Amino acid sequence: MRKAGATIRDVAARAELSVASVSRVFNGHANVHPDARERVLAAAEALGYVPHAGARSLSMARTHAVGVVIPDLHGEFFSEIVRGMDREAGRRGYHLLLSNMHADAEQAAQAMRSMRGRVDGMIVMAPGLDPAAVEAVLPVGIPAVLIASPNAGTRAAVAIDNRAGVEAVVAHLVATGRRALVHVAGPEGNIDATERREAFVEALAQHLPGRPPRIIPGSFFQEAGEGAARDLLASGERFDAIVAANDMVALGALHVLREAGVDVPGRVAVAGFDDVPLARFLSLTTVQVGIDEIGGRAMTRLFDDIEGKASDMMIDMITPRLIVRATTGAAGEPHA
Amino acid sequence: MRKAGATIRDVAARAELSVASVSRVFNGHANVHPDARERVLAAAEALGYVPHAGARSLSMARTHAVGVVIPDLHGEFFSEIVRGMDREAGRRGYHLLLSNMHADAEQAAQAMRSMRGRVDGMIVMAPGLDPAAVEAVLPVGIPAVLIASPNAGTRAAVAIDNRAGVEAVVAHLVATGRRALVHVAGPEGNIDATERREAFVEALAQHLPGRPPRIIPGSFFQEAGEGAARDLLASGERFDAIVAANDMVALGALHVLREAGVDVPGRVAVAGFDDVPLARFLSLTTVQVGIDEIGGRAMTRLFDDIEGKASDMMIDMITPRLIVRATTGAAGEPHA
DNA sequence: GGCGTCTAGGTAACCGGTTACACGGGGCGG
DNA sequence: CCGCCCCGTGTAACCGGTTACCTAGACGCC
Repeated sequence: MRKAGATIRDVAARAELSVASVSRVFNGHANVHPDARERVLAAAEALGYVPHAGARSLSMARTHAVGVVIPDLHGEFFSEIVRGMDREAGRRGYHLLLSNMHADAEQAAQAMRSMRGRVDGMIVMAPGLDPAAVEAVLPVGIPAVLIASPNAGTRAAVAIDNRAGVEAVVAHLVATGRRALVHVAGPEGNIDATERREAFVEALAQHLPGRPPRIIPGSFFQEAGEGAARDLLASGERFDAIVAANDMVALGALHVLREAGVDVPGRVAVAGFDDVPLARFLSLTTVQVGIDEIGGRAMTRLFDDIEGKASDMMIDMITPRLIVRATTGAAGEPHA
Repeated sequence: MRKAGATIRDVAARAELSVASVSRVFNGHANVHPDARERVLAAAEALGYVPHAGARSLSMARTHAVGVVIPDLHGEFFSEIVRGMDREAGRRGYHLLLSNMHADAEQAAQAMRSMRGRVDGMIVMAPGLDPAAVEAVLPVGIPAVLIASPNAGTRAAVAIDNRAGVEAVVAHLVATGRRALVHVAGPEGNIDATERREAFVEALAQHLPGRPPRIIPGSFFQEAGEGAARDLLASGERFDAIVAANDMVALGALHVLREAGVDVPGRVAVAGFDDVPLARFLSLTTVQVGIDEIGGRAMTRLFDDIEGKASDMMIDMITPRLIVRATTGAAGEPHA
């Protein structure tokens, strides 16, 4: 019963060769006699030798891992973005070192620091933190790509063109006869939420000049949509379309409206943002951003950095696409 | 502009102390004079020193990371299980090293091997591989916990009590008047799918003796449910309940039934398995297994192993709970 | 035969930390 | 005054690999 892994020296001893030869065999180097290679392989097999990745990393200054720091996202967004990263990373033989950044910034900083020496690069999604804070905490000299983070332009980043997305939604709603649009906003201080809110105001000014924008503060969770819809119904306010900060919010609103017997899309249209898989399933009109693509693109960009192919592109802006589904069909009478 | 991280020796030099003292400061050891501590901290600050986790791991034989190997799961299941693990790991200051095990077993083996020296333990979810294969590929002497994997009983594991879950569903359906139950099975060779299928047969024999079980082969994806429902409708076969292999399949079936104008639950009841967040949203009757709990429990169990608290419990069986929602209400006439 | 070249393989330094052990000096009891 | 102990600190070995550099022998050529 062997305790724990055999080392390269054990293998060398058994094969009656030096560690250098063993190392060469395992790294597929040229100058090794076939007989020697044979002996090494046999010895390794007998000992159940598996190279120690940690030691290898240390001496090669290459870990073949990338750190991923993301906030505690709700279900589908999380899995999609991680899937996108993993697909791209796997393609190049890299692992993902995951660290959810729950709660406070101090803990996040800790997590990020502790990645030095463990990863070759990092992908950071910190929609709440300001760029200086992130910059300060990133270990020196480590390539990093930001996702959906406020950005001073000094770091490579992947971002969603929120403006274009919201503009498309509003244009679509107005074109299909809606006039009283309500925006349920995302969390305060979140960059995407902020951009979407601002874009809503601008789009409204452009498409329905003179109408004051109606905005209800919320979050990125279902509950925000439910609450907003309930409040709207209770207030008796007149509205015929809800532009939600994201899909979960839209679905929450949709749920409440339907329960209350409001005809969607007849009386009220509902649109989301993100196009989580669930949205298609529930026929929600939304803005497709290709969540997995965000992850994939960030990873690709990071590899360019890691491999020194300095790319001139600092911000990779993802252009979203409006997907019209059943929740924004033809309008009937607006909801009283 | 510093190139890359300063080392402990740089800090030692600047503080005019030895590396040992610096190390002691950073590890909070006792015997360091306050003045010395001060100097070390100042030097580290000035140099932007961050300890190199990789090097530390090597010398301490402790990585503070656990490897997670899971198949390419569909959305919510993936994120929930990872969330559960991450929560528990984060609590103890561990990171997750993720490796999706796509496609072939050889690649999976490669991924698992390459984790030696990178992690202190592993959580492996391989519902398709047989126990011997997994055992063979696990690096020697590394603690590991299996999830939803066939298991010779030689490894710690977390498993779902599929039998109890299916039994509860069938009992509930029969009690509410259903008589012609159809099971849409999961993927061939998957342990959970197999157990659920077998349990369906047993439960049927017990609750409705004499009725031959009706089983449609499928997968764990929505499409399987859609296909099965379509076939059932097309065949004109008489059925009044669908017991799906999991929630996604149930939702697929539900979708097709509703589109076809079949009253659910009036004519046909639909039940799933897993209770993904989405299920609650769509009022699907299902069996709640607490997906995140599976991840959390596996992690907890792994830590026991890592810390040498040998637990006698080899298999941690998760008892599921039937959640009755709208898709299995009172029965009307069965679907013709 | 002498010498340059090429090949296979060995030696030891190095990656960046941790830590066992050694050491010097101050305080204290006898 | 001496021996002992404790405290703060330094030295160097070690974790498990990689690899620059060196060596020994085989071979070919003049």
